[in-house]
Amino acid sequence: MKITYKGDYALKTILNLSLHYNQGLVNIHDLASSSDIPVKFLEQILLELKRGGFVDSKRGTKGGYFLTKSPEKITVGNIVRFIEGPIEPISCIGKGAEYKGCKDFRSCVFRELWSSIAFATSRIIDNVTFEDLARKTQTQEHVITYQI
Amino acid sequence: MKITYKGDYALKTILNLSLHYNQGLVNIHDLASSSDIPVKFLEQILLELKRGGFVDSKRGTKGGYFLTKSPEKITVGNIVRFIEGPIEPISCIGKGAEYKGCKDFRSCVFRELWSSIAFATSRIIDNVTFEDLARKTQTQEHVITYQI
DNA sequence: TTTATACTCTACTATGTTGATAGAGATTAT
DNA sequence: ATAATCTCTATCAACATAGTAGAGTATAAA
Repeated sequence: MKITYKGDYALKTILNLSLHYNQGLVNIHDLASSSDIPVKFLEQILLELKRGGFVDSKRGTKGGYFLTKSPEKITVGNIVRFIEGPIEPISCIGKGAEYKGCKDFRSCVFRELWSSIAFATSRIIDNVTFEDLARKTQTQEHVITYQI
Repeated sequence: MKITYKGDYALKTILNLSLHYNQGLVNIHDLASSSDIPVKFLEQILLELKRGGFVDSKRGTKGGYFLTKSPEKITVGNIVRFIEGPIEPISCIGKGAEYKGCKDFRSCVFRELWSSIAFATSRIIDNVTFEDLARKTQTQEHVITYQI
């Protein structure tokens, strides 16, 4: 698995919206500037996240974006899988497998290894919700405030 | 981390050479055909593995390639890191970090997650040697022989 | 009802990576 | 000598990524 800019931007944006959950809409300019994301690129990402059912939006003046569900119900894994695709390090198993390098994947001794990695990775990203991250962000900001 | 064709070919080739360890040289055509790898592509990979100190070669008639050290001293992690680079899912930390999306990486709540994934992945690939894989390959072939 | 604001959608493009292929050169066993 | 085999550099097509452009649609407020 690899996290691209697109995936990173999506995660940051969902986190940002989590910090404003139940506090009204956030417009794209605020989302973009606070995470340093090109507006027109973020547009596409938000559209995708909307189609994925993670966010919804309202048009017009005072429009903006908002989460469709509570941050505690969205995991990092949900977003990563949706934006980046399956988390396996090489796509050589199952329907839609892209990798064609194995004559007979059943006899591949590496396959088990890639599965282990996929499993371990899943366990990590599927067990962190955006509520966890939001809480952590707020704590960190608090600490920084006191330390400076 | 993502395993490319190049990385997969490198792993298969090292495994192949492990199966012939202490049994003389193996020429590139045998290596290529037994793993279904384009010869000219494998040429470059073997050259790279040679520069990495994993294999050595002998030219001329009856030339070929061979491992420079025992399969038990080479891990999957060694090859993956050498061919694919660092195993982290996103390169945002340390010197040479390619990802420039964070104003201040210290306050990034995702960073810890990526570190966990890198750590878990490392633990898996750094604990499997090519001797393990060679033994497993031989066992599997034995099983298949009896099952068919 | 007009206007400004903000989201929607499709198309396009520059850049880099990947997975090769090509061909000339160097070395060695026979 | 010569055939086999490894060495090295250059080139290339296809694809993915990251971003830009521009026209269209909906809504709040004056």
